[in-house]
Amino acid sequence: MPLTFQLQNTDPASNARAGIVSTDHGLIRTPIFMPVGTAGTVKAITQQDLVGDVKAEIILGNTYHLYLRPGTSILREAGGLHKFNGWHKPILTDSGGYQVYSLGDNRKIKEEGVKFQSHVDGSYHLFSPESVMDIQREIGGDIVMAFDECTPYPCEKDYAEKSMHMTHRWLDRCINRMTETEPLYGYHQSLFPIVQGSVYPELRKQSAEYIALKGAEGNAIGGLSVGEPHEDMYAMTDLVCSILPKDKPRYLMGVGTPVNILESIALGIDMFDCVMPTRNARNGQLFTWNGIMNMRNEKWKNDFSVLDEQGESYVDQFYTKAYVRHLFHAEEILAMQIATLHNLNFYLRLVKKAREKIIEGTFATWKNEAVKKLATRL
RNA sequence: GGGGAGAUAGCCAAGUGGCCAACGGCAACAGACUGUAAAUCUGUCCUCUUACGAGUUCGAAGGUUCGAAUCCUUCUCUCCCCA
Repeated sequence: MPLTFQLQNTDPASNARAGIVSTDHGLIRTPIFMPVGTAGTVKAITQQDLVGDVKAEIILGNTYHLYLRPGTSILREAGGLHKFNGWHKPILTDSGGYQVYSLGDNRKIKEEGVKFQSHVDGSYHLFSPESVMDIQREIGGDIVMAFDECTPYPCEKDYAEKSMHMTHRWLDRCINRMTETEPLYGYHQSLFPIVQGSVYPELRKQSAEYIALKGAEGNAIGGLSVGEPHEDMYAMTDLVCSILPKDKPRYLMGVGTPVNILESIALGIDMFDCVMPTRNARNGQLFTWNGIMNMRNEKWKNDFSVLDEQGESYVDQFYTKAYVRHLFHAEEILAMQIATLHNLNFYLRLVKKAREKIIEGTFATWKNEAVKKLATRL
């Protein structure tokens, strides 16, 4: 069944919306945060905790990484990523467009596609819009992303414009390939196109209009949160949201901090993903309603209060700050497991609360209060 | 009792006349992290100072020298081998 989006309510004082995305692997209540599971795993936690404690509704996988390891033949043999990793709710796969950006030294971009040098064994691989769609068929994500170039920041306007047009041409090739091919595992796969255009309003407008015309089941905004000032990120998001169709989910790729997420929800974003809660957790940083804690800091050394008084994860009430600090200093694996569980649980509670407030119609005022504390350094 | 080696900043450790406030590593302290080449990376780390810079260091005391962690003398301590 094609993906559907049911809009439930729009906040009266902002552009925030609450809705329900429906896929063949179940419902996603928006706004939603999607934990990143690049290599087929959300690092440091089990699928059981992802379902039971975090209550994630959809996770990501990555085309480039999964293609290199374990490789598509294994994924096909397994019957797709859901069966391979035991995650039976929706999966979204990123196309490798971000690796075009992040693996800057190991790739060459041409009209045909991108030649990557594998970070695993040094071998060369050409990723084209067509091959990336084929790989995503083999991975079997419910939502598959168009192959794009995520431009860096700063980025010359001239380059951003050329890149944007190439991303648009690549999008058409992605759409054609998806049209020509069938899902391999018996359920529908939705292609989301990606708006580019760096921090240039004219380009963003042009790109959003181009993407909007495609009538995709959902639309994404890429090329942000790559180092540009927050006001640019919000301005571009706001502009693009005003152009993208209202009756389709909008996905802001790679964002972000708790504050970024609430502010972007206010602009009309429905879906988010970011490595921040998982990566920063492994590096000792915990996000809470009262602010941010670096668990390695000396101040927690003999603080035997629970990890997060307001936290809803089982780790929040079970472990103490002093103990978690000890685990980080001792480089114990449990430290990363606890921190990841905490952060993902917090991110999911954050968007859940936002959703409740949107449905109540009180999102904007609540958000303005919440944002004051979220970035505090504890 | 005899012979040998050594004492360097919180720890380990390099340095053996000027380029030394002293390589490295660890620990400690702080920071970064936004579609994951990340259980990673960066900074600080004798004292005072935001910094410039100043002051005091290389077991202790004395000496040689324009100049000493580095050379000499004595002392203290540690380790190893033989009896």
